[in-house]
Amino acid sequence: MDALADLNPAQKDAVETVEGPLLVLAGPGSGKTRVITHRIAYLVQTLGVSPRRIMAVTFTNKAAGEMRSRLQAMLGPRAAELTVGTFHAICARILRIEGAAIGLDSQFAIYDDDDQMNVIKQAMEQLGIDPKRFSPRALQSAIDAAKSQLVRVQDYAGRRNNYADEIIHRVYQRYQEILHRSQALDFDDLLVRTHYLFEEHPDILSKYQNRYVHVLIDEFQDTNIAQYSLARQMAGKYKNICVVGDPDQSIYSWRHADIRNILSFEKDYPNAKVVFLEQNYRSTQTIVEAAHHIILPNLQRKQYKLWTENDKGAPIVVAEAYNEQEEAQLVAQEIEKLMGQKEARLRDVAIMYRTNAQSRALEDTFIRYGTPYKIVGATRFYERREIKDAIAYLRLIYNPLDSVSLSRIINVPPRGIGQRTIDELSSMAQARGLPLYHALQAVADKSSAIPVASRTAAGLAGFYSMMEELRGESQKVSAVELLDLVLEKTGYKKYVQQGEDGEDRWDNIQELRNVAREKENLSDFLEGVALVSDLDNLDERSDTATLITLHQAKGLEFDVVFIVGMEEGVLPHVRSFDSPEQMEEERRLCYVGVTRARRRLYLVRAFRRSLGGMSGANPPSRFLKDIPSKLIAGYSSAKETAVTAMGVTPRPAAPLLVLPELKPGDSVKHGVFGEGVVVSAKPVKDDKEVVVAFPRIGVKKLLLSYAKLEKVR
DNA sequence: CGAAAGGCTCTTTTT
DNA sequence: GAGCCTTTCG
Repeated sequence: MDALADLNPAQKDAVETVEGPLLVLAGPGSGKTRVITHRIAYLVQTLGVSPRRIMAVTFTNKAAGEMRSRLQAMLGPRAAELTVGTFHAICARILRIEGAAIGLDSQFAIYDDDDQMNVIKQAMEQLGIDPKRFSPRALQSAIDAAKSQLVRVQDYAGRRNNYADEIIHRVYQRYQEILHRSQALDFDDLLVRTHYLFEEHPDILSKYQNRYVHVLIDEFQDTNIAQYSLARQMAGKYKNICVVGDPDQSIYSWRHADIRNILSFEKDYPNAKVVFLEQNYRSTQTIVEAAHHIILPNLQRKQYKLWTENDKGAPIVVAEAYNEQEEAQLVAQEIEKLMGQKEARLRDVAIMYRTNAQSRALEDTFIRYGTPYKIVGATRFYERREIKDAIAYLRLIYNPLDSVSLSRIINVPPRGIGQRTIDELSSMAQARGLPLYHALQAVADKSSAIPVASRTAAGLAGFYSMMEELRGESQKVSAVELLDLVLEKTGYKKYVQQGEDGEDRWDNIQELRNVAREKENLSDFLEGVALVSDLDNLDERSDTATLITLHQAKGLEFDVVFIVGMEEGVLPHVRSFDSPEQMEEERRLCYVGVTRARRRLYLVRAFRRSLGGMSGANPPSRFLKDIPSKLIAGYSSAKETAVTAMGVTPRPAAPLLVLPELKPGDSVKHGVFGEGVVVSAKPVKDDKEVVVAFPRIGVKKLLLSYAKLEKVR
């Protein structure tokens, strides 16, 4: 194949500029992925660069997988020699190999957010810091912020300005001690430790610098300072570093991504070439233009304008629903209509929202409408209790020093080892500077006693010998076999199956088994599950609609996109109201969502919405006002027309609500349950509670102001 | 020790 | 509204 075929001049420029630093500013749908893959193909095929000498860093594992398979198609089996992955995955690999130089066990555990929070709470408890005065979350964020800027505990000492800093420093210090004793690294440690490994061991660094002649970084606008530093280290010798990004799509500042990296790049590499990709091939002209007007008010941006030669396409539909249930119905009905008209396949439809909590109403409604859907995130698979428990057993077997995993499962299923016993054990461990597991061992060996009942001591000994036995087995069997063994021997299988939602939870474990089956050994399996996200498992082949957060939607595209919750307080989120910077990020988030759409875009809002326990009315999102009305269908004249245009029965606003007079025996029609007969109706406050019998569905108690009831003569 | 019930807080986005 | 923590009871 010809790596330069079918590229526009700007894309071609980005592909051919292989020497020296290059910054590619790529708008949405401008063929960014094409540029990256073709650039690699050009290096390998045309210039004869060995794939071993190319590193490409992506934002997610999913993006890495896709890049790899695209390159496989272009280069064949040689693509396997490329280094493609996220910063985290690449660093983990390096640390497994080189960690010894910095006193790191090659079997280190990787702690996720949840584990991290456990350690922070533990550290706070040990230090006698009241979690009500200092929120563990805030401390976690402060520690993450420090790490993402490569600030270690010892570096933090000099930064203390006030009491809060003092607390952060103390927790940070204890936190690292606990991690160290557990031979565990958190996500940010993967980056920080690799950076300092390179800094302190130039011989190791030059090994990698010599190898990687070409370094590519995708989604550069969402990298943090630690990641950028790593990229610079890797590319330190040849300086053939190509970063690709779009400042307008920077939406991860809360994870300490630093948009200033783009400015730093131009400063650090004054001879860097800059290429703009501004032609959009993805969306209709209407969508591109709307996106442009949404992002325009941002002051902190590089001036470049997206344009397209595509058709004008359908107008954008802005619609208002009464509440989130109706919003969901509106979406479901419109999807039905589109399917009926063969406008799109279900897999080409996505519904996007600001917060995961919003998916609930959509899910409920889709189930009732029988609309097949898949949901990304929400209750994430790897955050489910049973999954975390099962993995904790395996992690403990792999690395017995992993105290977070040990504490997690020492009494799951219950084996008479209560909180008091665990506290006793961990204070003994703490006092002697021992890992928790060694304290357990000491008690089990009777070489040391802790003040607990003999029955409890026996429980500890039993648990210890069971774990030792499993550890012995782990050398001989595969990952799946070990998982099965664990589930059986520890009694976890029985425990799950007999517990609440036993069947569902057991199914989840079977799902985990499938993952384990594909892995060679325990180490591979654990590495895999530590760094995966739900998005990585998004199956695009099944013909179902996709429910997804705006953040996760970055990098994806769909024919039809619904963005729901277009309200002040939701998008933009309330938490951004007092910060202009955060408000700009909300705007970018909206921009990302809008530019995911190829052909049709729906912006939907609800007049009322319950957030948490409270229900309230929100004004329309300010972003809606920024879209020129000529791009919108039936909005400017009257709000209700848009709803009607979509074939959904409009509903008057709440204060004007006219409740139908209903009495027992009346026939009514419900938007979801269909036709039914009123059994009883009684007034409640300003409302009416109606009991309706629906054939096949059953008897439902409904509040007249909420239920969508129509009187059928 | 463990299960169940009640009270509290917060509630954005995720490698 | 839900998850997390604490309290209470068996």
